[in-house]
Amino acid sequence: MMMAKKAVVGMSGGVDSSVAALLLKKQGYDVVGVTMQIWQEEAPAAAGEQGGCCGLSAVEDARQVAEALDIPHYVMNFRREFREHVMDYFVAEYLAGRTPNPCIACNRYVKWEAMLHRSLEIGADYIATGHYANIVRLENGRYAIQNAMTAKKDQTYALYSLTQEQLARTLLPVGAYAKEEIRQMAEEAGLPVAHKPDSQEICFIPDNDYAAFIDREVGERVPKPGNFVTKDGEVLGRHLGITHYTVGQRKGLNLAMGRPVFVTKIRPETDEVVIGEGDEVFGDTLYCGRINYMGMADLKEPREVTAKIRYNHAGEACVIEKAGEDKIKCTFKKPVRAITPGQAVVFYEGDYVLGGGVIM
RNA sequence: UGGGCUAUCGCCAAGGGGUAAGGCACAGGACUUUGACUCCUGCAUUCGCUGGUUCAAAUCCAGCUAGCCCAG
Repeated sequence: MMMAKKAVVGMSGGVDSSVAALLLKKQGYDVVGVTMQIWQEEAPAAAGEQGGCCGLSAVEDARQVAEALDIPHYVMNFRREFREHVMDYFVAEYLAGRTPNPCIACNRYVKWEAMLHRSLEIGADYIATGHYANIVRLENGRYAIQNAMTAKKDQTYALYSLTQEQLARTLLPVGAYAKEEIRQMAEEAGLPVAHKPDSQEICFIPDNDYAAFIDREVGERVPKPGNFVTKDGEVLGRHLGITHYTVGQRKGLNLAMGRPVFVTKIRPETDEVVIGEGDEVFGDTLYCGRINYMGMADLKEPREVTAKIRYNHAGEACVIEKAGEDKIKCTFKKPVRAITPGQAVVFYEGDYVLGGGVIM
């Protein structure tokens, strides 16, 4: 008789990861629930009704679900990893004039790297999460994240940076279902979190004022106010400091130009924020670095793919080609809006991820 | 301080006797496991001030105040 495979499920206390645990148990895995302790203060405050992938109520909700499913539940402390790879990275990127995606960093370094290592230490064969995506084995032998076709929520973009080793040990049980079905399963199983709202915003910045968060983090080193300028150098006004802005932004500029204007570029060296017209925020070329190859092992020849330049981007046809050791040039068929340094660009072929990188 | 012009929402700006357009900005909401974008809603009982004419004035008249241009 075979020993059941052991799967550690990252339980956030939300519906998705709760049902993930439920499904794995039904499939015969030896399921262990784990909730990551990441940014919260010691006392799980009462303000947790927000829900979320890492909300304040995470531990308690997850514990209740684990109890309902009759599976063991542990808390793993990843504060150090989260601090370093998510919060510090987030702040450093903004200070450098870029716009980070903390969820991607969290997935890569905390949810997978840290949680997988520690799960393996306690004898797990797999880790699992509640992401809406599938993992496929391609003909070339490589693992790739595949869009969950039946799901309204596709989360492949946020998972592009997972390595082959991580993918080989990952299970994404909810990827085979639609969100509505997941909620229904939670309901039928009597899970207390069946109607918990979806998470949103940045989990470690509950008030959503990320600029104020950066101010608190860096204190004196906070970027000073500077000038809004046109691409020709004309000064249009003063801004609050480069950390308050991102490429493509319109609101909050306090610039009454008579027509909508947008941020087209951020210059950390001079603390300038460049302002342009609506059409100036479109571009057809980008370079990216920090490449992760997923569905493709490398990029020898130029290749026609679909690229997404942000979460919720429909994707645009483009040609990618190597432009250096860790550098890919991406040329779009049609201009895309707001190519933003610091954001991830993810390459797709069909419905699976070939790889991706960080926009330079 | 001689002559001319202009004063309408935070910015720009319609309206020229019949009871305050619009754009931008701003605020709130929707959307969203990142930042953005987008969408929806709201936003001058009042037209530099004071009087006058009129059933009725931001709109006509007078004076005042402020700013701009030309002359000196």
